[in-house]
Amino acid sequence: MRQPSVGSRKRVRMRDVAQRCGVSISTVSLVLSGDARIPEDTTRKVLQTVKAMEYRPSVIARSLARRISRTIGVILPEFAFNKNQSFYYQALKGIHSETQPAGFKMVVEATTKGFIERRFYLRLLKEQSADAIIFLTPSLNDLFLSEMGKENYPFVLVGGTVQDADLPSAKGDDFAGGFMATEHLIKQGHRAIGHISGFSNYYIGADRKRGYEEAMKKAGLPIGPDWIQEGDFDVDVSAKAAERLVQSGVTAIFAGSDMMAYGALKALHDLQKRVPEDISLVGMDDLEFSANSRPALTTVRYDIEKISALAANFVIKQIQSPIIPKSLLKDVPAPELIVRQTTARRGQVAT
Amino acid sequence: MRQPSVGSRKRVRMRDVAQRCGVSISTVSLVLSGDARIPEDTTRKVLQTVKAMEYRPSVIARSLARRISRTIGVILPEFAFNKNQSFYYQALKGIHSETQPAGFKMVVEATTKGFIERRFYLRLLKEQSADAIIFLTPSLNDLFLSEMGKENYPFVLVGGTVQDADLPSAKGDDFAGGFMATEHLIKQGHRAIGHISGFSNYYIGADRKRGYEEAMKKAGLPIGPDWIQEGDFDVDVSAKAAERLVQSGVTAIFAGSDMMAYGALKALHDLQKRVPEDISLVGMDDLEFSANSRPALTTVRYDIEKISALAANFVIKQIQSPIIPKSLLKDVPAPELIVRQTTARRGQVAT
DNA sequence: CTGAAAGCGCTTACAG
DNA sequence: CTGAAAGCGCTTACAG
Repeated sequence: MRQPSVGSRKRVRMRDVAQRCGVSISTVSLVLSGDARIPEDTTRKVLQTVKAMEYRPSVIARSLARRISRTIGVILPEFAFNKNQSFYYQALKGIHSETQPAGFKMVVEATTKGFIERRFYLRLLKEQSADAIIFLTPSLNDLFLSEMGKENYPFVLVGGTVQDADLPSAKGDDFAGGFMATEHLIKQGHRAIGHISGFSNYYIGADRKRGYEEAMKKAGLPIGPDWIQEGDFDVDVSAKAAERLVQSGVTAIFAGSDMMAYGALKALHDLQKRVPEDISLVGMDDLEFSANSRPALTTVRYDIEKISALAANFVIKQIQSPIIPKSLLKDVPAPELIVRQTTARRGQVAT
Repeated sequence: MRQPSVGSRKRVRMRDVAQRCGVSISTVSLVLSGDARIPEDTTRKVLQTVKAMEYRPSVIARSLARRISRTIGVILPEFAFNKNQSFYYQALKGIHSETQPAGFKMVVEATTKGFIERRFYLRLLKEQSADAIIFLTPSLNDLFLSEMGKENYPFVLVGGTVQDADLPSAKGDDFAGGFMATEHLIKQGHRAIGHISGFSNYYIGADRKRGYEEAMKKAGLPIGPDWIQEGDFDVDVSAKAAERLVQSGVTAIFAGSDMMAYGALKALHDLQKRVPEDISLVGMDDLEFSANSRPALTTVRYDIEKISALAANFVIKQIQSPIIPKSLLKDVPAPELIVRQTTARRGQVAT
């Protein structure tokens, strides 16, 4: 008999426990999947042996036979490891809160140029290493995603969608959020309000900006030529954007994300502008840190964590039954204004 | 012939392309794994058919046959989704930067009580859904990890290790870092220096504290009875800790992590203490945000991203050849003091 | 209630 | 250079 060398792994297989138990391999399999047909004493006997032999079923073999991997693929946009880190980590947290209890593994990938062109996201599905895919904040240009609508794989978009495509998507109301944030500033008496915008080819960037524009329009306020500055969801780019906004004479700024607001805060500080005394600032997302920074950031809560959890839940249900209605995705938290320390009535605070 | 219903998935198998090509399935398999024995024209023909039929090999079937899954499991400590988020996201970034190019999937799990007791981390390995495991910042009490030393699975600990066990582990020099941070404060003329400590059952918490104590001792400085306060790696807990430190008359604080330093910054601000004029503060980790916050945080760079990447690289090599020397893990970045805006010479700045 | 057998879709010696 | 065959470790109708 071959002795396994010290420390080498010899795998106990289902066949081994069947033999030891004196039952067939099918019986063991049925017991393990909790089939009601097997009487209790057989069940107990098998279970005992499983324990005694420390048998671990191979999920790989099971996946092959069952044709499911019990894994969910999460695709981050390519900048997710560099920009808006908290936002995406929060999203992972939300997804994990659903996948873990449901017994799904979560594999996380980030898009890269090659990744997209070569349809790597699709490979996860087609090569069967994932049962479903969650696509975080796709770009409006990610037209290839429309293909997904035709293939009937379980998938969902989070925090965005693709132009002219009716794909399952869980997202907050960015337009309303942007509107709310701007309106708050207007109510505080500000008239010259600037905006630091995120990528306009991302729903989250474009619609928050639309919200800003609409609020200004509704209040009969003109938007100065330099009042909208690209922030690229980036702290440093946003800092520069804020500098330009200050030069253009704005008294308040709506940054399209908390991260960009942090950038503005930094620039404002370095320019010796006091917040909110000299300039009011509101962000959007309500990242965890925004309540803890000083001054604490006035912002609009987006709750990417809950939204992501919702999406994960949807996709898990979809795996179990393919005809889950998209309406499940409608139950998304509404944006909510959180007033903290970076906004004040215009001119109310002494200079 | 059965027509697939609209939108249903009919899988193209290797057998199908073999048939279409008029070769055997083994030939296709060999071509796909780049075997040199197959002549070029056969190779070309097969590859063309693969493309034409949009054949996608099943990674599941391949995993079963090859007995590897090309997946790496990443285990986060249970609080990782709530505390020190940037730290762990940074770690994921580092790991992903190695796994993605090497063609490994990254599955991320978080420990929970049940997870540990039921050896879920081991299941990833034993059930073959992961080829290796990366354990992020284990607790010194995670004694079960010592078992891992006996089983010869590829694995590595990051940012910590287990008591009395010689396990492969990649970590920065926390002791030196804590020492450095404290020494910097001492050189600035501070004598009453407090410490906000992380969990003492985590290497990162315990050793940074030791570094602080040693620096004080070396300088002949006594440590007041209330000068060490638990911060639990938590922003709010650290804020309270900072309050107590202020009461105890300290003029400088070394926080055992940037996150805890942010908590202190918040409390100091709310107590109307100016940083660094009234109190100097240094953190440790150098999270991305620390350069961008205002005042920008003086800290010690730990570079969890690079350390994690190193660990991932180690484990990937280990999968390929089991006898990779642990010494590879020694090439870890040394801690580095980054002086920014939260520290100043004691009494130098006017009150 | 339980077993024998086919099948999931690959890989890999082994012949030839 | 290439094919037939066994094997990876399960699941699941189908008989009995």
